[in-house]
Amino acid sequence: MSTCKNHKTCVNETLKKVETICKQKELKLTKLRQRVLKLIWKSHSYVKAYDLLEELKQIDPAAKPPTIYRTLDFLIENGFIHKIQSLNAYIGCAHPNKHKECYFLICKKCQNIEECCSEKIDKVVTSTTVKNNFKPNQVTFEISGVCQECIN
Amino acid sequence: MSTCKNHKTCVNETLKKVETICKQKELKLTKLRQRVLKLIWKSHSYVKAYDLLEELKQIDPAAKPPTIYRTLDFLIENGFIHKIQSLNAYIGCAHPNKHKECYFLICKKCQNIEECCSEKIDKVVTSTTVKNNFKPNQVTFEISGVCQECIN
DNA sequence: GAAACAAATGTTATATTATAACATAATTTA
DNA sequence: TAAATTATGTTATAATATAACATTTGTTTC
Repeated sequence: MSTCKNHKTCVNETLKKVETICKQKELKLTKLRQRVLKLIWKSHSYVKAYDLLEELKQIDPAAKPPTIYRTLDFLIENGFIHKIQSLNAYIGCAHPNKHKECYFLICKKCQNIEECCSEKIDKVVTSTTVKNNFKPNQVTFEISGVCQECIN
Repeated sequence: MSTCKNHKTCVNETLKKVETICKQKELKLTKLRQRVLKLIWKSHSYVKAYDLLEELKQIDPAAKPPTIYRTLDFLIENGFIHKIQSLNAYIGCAHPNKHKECYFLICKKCQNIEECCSEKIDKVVTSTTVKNNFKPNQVTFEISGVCQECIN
């Protein structure tokens, strides 16, 4: 299930946002990076790196694993996509502007992933890390199960 | 850094607990499974599957990847160990009795992992899944960073 | 106890995910 | 323009994990 009304618009808006951010931060959104980002945004569900590679090969037959992984690295580092650790998969970031702790609701049936942010989670992370004197750097928070639409 | 005072005692107690649970639940804690569990408990930091395999080979030279992965599956399914998704690694469960949502504080410097449980996290998970009409099945919550001891 | 079945382990092969290392091209900076 | 940096190309291989089928061990039933 897509979580948007018009996916074309949805993708375009996201790509524009990313472009803007790249200009602001002087990041190079090269042709390759744009292509890969578009491929990732094809759906609201996740993509596997090698599936992405196959798709990229349609446009760029010389593409090889490092092509994909390097591009994924760039996109992750700059908050344009996320890696879903429990699936070894990648997904576009729903709000590439404001970045806080996010978590993911992963439906095992329809493969859709809902990216959520909540202050509560921020607070839990903060309070537990403070309590443990722990300096957090990266938070992985993934809940897999069955979504509303697939529940019956 | 170990999180116990006397690691030998710590391991033995854990293994006893696991034994007890297996008896209660009529699970077969075979020689192989015991061995692997012991190897995992060698330290409070995490182990990689293939490192574990190498160690197991010292005792059981015929061991092969499926040997390890099947045993890991058994141990995970029954809550005796956890998989750390963001590291593709495995770690003994600190409290193989009571099972709620846990999270992990992973120190990138000393490799130690602190397993924590908190009602707050339970509540956050519950409230967000309820809000989203999502039926959760498995929660991955991992915070990587720098621990108290390594902070300076 | 033997036959039938189930569970665990053994074994071979291979799939999947990811990176190292070095070469070349494109872009930026001095 | 030369030098340096960044991005991409390319080859090879490392690291992680599973499928599929054979054998052994344990359990249940007769």
